[in-house]
Amino acid sequence: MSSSVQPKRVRKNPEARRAEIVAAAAGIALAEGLECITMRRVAEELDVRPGLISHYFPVAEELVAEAFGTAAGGELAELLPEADAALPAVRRLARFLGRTEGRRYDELSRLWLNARHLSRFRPALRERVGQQEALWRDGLTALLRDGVESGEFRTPDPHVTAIQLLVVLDGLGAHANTDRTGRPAAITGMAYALAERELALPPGALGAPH
Amino acid sequence: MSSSVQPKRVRKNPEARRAEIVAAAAGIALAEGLECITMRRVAEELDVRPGLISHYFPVAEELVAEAFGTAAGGELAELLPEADAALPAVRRLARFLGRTEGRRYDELSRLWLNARHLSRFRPALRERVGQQEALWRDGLTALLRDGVESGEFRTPDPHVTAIQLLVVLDGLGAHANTDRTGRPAAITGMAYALAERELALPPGALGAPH
DNA sequence: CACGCTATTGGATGTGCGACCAATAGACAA
DNA sequence: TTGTCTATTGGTCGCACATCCAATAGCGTG
Repeated sequence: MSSSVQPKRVRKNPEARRAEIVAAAAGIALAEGLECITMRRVAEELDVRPGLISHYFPVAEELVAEAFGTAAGGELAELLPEADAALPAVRRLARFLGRTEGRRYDELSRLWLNARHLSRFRPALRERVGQQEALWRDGLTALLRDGVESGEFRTPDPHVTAIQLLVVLDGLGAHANTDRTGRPAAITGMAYALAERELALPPGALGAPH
Repeated sequence: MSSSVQPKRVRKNPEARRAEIVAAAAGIALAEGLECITMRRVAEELDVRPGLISHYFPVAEELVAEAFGTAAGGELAELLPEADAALPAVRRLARFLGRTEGRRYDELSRLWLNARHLSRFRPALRERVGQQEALWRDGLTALLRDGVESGEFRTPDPHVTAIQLLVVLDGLGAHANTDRTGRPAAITGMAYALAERELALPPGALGAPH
C-alpha cells in the first residue's frame, strides 16, 4: 500500500505547541468558520493526532475562544498598526476605513458575524468577543482622541463617535455572506460619511468612498 | 411502568401537517436558534416521531430555510402592519423604530444574526435571507415613499434611505448576544437620528429615542 | 360496515463529534 | 550511554445527528 504517511512523531515544547495549535485554529476560523475548529480538523492541519489537541485544550470551547481572540486581535493590529502612531490622525483613519472595504475585509466581517452569533451558545467565546470589542473600540477611540487633540478633528465625544463608526461597520459587514452587487455608493460609503460628519471634516477628506 | 405517553397516532392532511411543522420550526428558530431545528427537536415539539418530519422535509436544510422565512416574514408583518396603511407615514415609521428597540426585538436581532451567519454554509438559507432582505427593504422603502409623496418627508432616494436605516439596525442588532449595558443614548438612538436627518424631519419628530 | 390509500411509526445505518486513557517514544540530563 | 520525564499516540466510548425504509394504523370512500 501507500506509505505516503510517516508516523514519525515530532516532540515540541508545550508553549510552542500550544501557540502552534492556536495559530492553526485561528487560520481555520478566518478561512472556514469557528464551527470548523474541531479537534480532528486542527490536528489534521498540524499533521498530528486529535488526542494531542485535546491534551492542550481539554475543552474544545476554550480553543475556539482563544482562536477567535488571536484572529481578531491580529487583524486589529493590521488595521491600526502601532507603527502608524506618528502619522496624522486623518491619514490613519483614512487607512483604517480604506481597509474595511473591499473583499479583503470580508473574511474578517464573516469572522465577527460568526463569533457574534456563536457566542449565543458559548460563554467562553462571548467573553472573548466582549474583550475584542473593547480593544477595537478603545483603539479607534484613541485614534479619534489624537485627532481631536491635534486639532484635525472636532467631536464632543470621541468614544461615542468610535462606537457609532463600529456599529455602521458591523451593519455593513453583516451582509458579508449575502449578495451585495449593485449596492449604491451611498451605502458602501456610509462609514466615510459618518466619520466626516461626526468629526467635522470636509466631504472627501478621508479619501474617495469609491 | 409509566404510561404517561400515548402512542396514539393522529393523522392530519399533508398541508396542515406541513404548515404545523414549519410553524414549530419557526418558533424554535426564534427562541433557540436555527441550529436547534433538528428532525428530533421539531418532532418532539409536535409530539410526533422524527421520521415524520423527514418525510415532509427529506433534506433538513429545506426546513431550516422555510422556518426562517416564516419567522422573519411574520415579524415583518408585525413591524409594518398592513392595517396601518392609512396612518401618516411619520407615525408608521415612529412605530417601526419603536419596535426595533428594547428586549422584545432582541429575539429577532438574534434570528437575523443567526441566519446571516448560517447562510455562509447553507445555500437554501442564503436564498431565503436574500428574499427576506428584499421584503424588508421594499416594505420600508414603500413607507418612506408614502411619506415623501404626502409631503411628510423629504429625501432624494427613499430606497437608499431605507437601506441605510436597515444597515444601522443590523449594526445595532449585531450585539444582541453581547452585554450592552451602559450604552450611551447617542448609540441606541442612531436609527432615529439617521431617519430624522435623512428625511429632513425636526429632531424628536419620531418620538424620544429613549 | 369493510376496504384501500397513505400518513405515521419504529428501527436501522452511517457519520462526525468531544472526551477520555493507557501505552509509546522522543529529548534531555545524569 | 542509560534512564527518566512527558509529549504524543492510537484507540475507545457515548452521543446527536440526517437519512432511509418496511411495517402499521387512521381515515375517508364506497
